[in-house]
Amino acid sequence: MTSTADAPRSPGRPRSIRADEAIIEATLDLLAEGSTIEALSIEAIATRAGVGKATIYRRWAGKDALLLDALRRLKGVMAQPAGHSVRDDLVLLVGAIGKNVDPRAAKIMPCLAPAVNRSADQFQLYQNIISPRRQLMREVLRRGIDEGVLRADIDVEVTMALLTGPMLIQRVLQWNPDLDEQSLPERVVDAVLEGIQAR
Amino acid sequence: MTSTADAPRSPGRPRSIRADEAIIEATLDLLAEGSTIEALSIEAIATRAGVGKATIYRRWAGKDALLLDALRRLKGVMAQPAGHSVRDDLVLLVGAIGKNVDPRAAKIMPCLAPAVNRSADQFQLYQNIISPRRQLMREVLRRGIDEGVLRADIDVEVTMALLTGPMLIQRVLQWNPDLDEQSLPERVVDAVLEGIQAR
DNA sequence: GCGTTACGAGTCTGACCCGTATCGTATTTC
DNA sequence: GAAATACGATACGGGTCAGACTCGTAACGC
Repeated sequence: MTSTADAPRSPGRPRSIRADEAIIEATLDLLAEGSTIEALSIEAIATRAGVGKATIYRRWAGKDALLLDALRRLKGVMAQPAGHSVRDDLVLLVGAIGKNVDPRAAKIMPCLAPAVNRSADQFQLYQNIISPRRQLMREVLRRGIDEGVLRADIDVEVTMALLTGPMLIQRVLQWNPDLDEQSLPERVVDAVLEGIQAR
Repeated sequence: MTSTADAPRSPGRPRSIRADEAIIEATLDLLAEGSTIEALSIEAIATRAGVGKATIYRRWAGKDALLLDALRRLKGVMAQPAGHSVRDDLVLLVGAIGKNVDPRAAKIMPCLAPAVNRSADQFQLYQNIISPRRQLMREVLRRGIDEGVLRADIDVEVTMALLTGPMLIQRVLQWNPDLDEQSLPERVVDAVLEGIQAR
């Protein structure tokens, strides 16, 4: 994206902020409507945004750069654990997985799975989005250990995968159609807490 | 795919089996090399297979039909749990998730994530592949309950998601680069068995 | 008002692809 | 050997798209 901050000098007409927004919005809309990443064309975006193709090329080098910016815009706010009960905080965090303020996110997320393995940029973007959320969960788990609610010998990283995995495969991959997504966060957290072994 | 069995009548030259194989192989190769499903073109497949386009169109109605057949060919054999220890069987099954006899499968799997949410056919194909594997795990869990190794009040479906999810997000989405994939099956199974709660 | 830059809209060239058709040739049955 | 069907190769019309370009117009600083 072009720099916006350090440009006190502007001899001619400034770039339209509305065009910026319209282009990004059009991109996300088209993706959410079912277009695949690579079926997405600059021409379609321009038409949808009510913008000339040149206006897009003036701002981004190509489709990849535009997509990177558009997806960055999508990530939204993170859930904030209350900090009272470890169990409740975990339920909150697990429930927030794959959920987003922007409803388009749910449709777009699965499209990223192939991109993540193909482009280092996309992989980095993906990690940038999820790693602070992982950190949040990590802190809750550490707090649980400190408070003595969780065992001290657990592997925190594996536990995060344990909590995150079921939710993610259900939301993104529709892994098991018979599984009720609504109550899943609670049930996952409780199962992980208690274990399934007889004792 | 055209029928091959009930064709005792064949007035002319029979279809080449080598062409069949070459086309399927070329399709899987191209996918494994990083082509996305929709970037895949019949022309590219034909060239790669050393085959005329007409030869492909003579066998399949279009790209979708060909892909369906190609992916069917990919799924490979299921792991067979030994039936001695519930824990060991679970480790085996969890370790088999996303692992395939065909090394190309690992590269191709992530490409299916978007397709699953877009086409009912692809979703069905995907479910057809994984639901027998889910069944296998379900049986091991039920056996564990019967044998008294596992608690009787666990939710079997949630437990399957618990075991499968971490492995799947790691193998398919590279969820956490710091997580060691090699030892993950064991660690996931043990964590799920024991739970993380202090007691 | 003048130079500068952005704007939406459109054009143009060169790719690439689909799906069909047509080559000359090869392989089968009768 | 004749009819039938397959083969690889290639050509075709029709389509989409990338990017660079051109319009006439609009918004800014001086």
